[in-house]
Amino acid sequence: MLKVISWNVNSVRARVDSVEHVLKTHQPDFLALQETKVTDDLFPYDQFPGYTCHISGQPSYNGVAWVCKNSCDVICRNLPGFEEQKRFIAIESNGWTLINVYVPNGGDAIGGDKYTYKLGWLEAFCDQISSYDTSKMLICGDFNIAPTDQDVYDPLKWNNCVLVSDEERAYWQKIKDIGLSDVFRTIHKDQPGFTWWDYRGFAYRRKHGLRIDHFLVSNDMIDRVEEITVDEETRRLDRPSDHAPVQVSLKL
DNA sequence: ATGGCGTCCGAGGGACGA
Repeated sequence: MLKVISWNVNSVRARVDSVEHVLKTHQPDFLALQETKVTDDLFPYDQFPGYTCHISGQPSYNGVAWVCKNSCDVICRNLPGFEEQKRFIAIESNGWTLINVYVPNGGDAIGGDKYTYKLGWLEAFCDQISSYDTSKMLICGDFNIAPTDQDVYDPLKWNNCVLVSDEERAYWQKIKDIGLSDVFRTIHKDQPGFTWWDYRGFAYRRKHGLRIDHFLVSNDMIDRVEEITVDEETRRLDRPSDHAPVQVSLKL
């Protein structure tokens, strides 16, 4: 069994206790963190006994990490052409290519500079993924894309907003067209599966969420998935991240 | 219509997130 968790922690240093709790509770083989918001030298390596951390970090913003129980090799710590923002780290283990991403948010306006940056990043991401062997691949992370209106608590309110635009959703499709399946939506046809709730306005309590944190696996590997769940308990802890961890179990 | 909350950096409040 291979157990992988993906979690946008919104600062790994502010969430050390919660990360420990997640590791103890679920005992994953691999934990993918996004928005670690810390340089590599200040990463709390020593706080997660039994796990080795592979980092791609920067000051204040972004940052991704693989926290690994098993040994693995780091393949790539940057998306080519977008090295200034640390949003991509790929490793290999047991014949699997495991990719952890933090897709740019895209700002608050369709057509704005941050939105354009996001689309460019997604284009480069598709090229990078296509350059690997995609037959035994798992990609997880914060994609900042809600693939369909089912993944949005109030689609009318979110109409024409960043995270749900046609262009972003077209990139989601383009990623899947490389030969990957949306794990959550394949297993759970009806659940919303929200993974993010705004800190503001009691959004979690009111179930005002989005499904933007995803797992993709190679089409030929989808039958190996035992389960995928959103760990809302961790979202209910004191001082939570605004994202919940998502966990997948699959047969090796 | 706007801000609403949380984190970082660094010493006050702006940048950023989604």
